Amino acid sequence: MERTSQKRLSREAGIASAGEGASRRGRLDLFKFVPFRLNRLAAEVSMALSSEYEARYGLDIPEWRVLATLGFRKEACSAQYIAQCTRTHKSTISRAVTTLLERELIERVANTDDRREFRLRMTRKGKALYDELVPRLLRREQEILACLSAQERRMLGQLLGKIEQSLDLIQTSEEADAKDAY
Amino acid sequence: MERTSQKRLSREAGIASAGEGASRRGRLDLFKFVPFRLNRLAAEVSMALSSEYEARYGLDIPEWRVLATLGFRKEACSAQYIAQCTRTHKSTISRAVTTLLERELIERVANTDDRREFRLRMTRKGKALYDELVPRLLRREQEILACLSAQERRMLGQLLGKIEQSLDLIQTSEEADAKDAY
DNA sequence: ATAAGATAGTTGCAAGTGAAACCATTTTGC
DNA sequence: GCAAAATGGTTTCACTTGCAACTATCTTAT
Repeated sequence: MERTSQKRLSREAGIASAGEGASRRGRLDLFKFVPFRLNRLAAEVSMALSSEYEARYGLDIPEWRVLATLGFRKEACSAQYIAQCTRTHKSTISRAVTTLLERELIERVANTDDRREFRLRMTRKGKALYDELVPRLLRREQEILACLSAQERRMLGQLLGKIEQSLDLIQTSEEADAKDAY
Repeated sequence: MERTSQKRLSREAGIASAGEGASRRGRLDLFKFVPFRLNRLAAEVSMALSSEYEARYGLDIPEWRVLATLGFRKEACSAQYIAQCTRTHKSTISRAVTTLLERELIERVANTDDRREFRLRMTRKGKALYDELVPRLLRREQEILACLSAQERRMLGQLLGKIEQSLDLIQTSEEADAKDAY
């Protein structure tokens, strides 16, 4: 680890005293630029979590997302559904599903109504892994957010929610219903 | 576009009423799980921005990061510095630098003090591109954050800052100095 | 009833990325 | 002063991923 330039680095980095915007006289301060900060933060947080599901359980992110979706919903659901819901490309989900099937963590049930589609659900083995993994991940999340007060955590959630909503990342049931109705 | 499952999807998604945590009776709600939300949000925001630097200027993210770093700092700096500062792998930076050199958007100056290292700086052409690009990106950022009040934007920045700091993503000058001193 | 279009899911291909090996140079330790 | 370790930067390799093409099935329109 070399310190010299690391030191220089942080000279203007400091703690991004956000709110005042990322620009000053036509220059752009990456450290105050929200898209960059989100990217970096997401990458770092992912890294911090991957030691749980990756190193310990041999799952990668797409595989974890499949399990997370199946674990949260009670009924079996389709690959397509998982892809939309996690906003992950369907080919990525397809590969994750293949791996999980091979490891017998999930299983497929043919859908007689529509033979293109398969319903997926966790096997007993998969559920066991899920039950073991979830508390660990939640603990990690709490560790990461430990620097925030309960109030601040709530605030963060709300702010993220607003941005998600404005980016249409999450559809409220009303919106979905509306679109469905017409 | 299939609506049926999309509709189901949002039933429990709703707007993550954060703060109450992502868990309920041993299940984990991805939509309330901060690591997942950050990932998804970062991906989406990146996508929204890429139309600017990618489609319009043929830059990818690493290349943009190099320019952003060079543009913000007044003096020429090394590839290593850029890598640390943007937390991007050095091989990725190396490739981005190669491309930018070919496009003559940046140039290298040999460092006589240490002949392993090269100082990088923008060419006139690079600076011109930068000056054109930055306002566009800032505008996009504002569009994305338009759903937040000034107060909320400030808050978001502070919250991100706290998490960054706790993850050691940003070193304050004091920390850097301290580590340097010993 | 049938052809045209949509949809679920899989797979081949190309591009991007991180890890590790590598080269050249500089620093460290004895 | 010299061998060993460290550092800046490049390159190779393996892997992941997104896109697009493809198959099979279902829906729609005429």
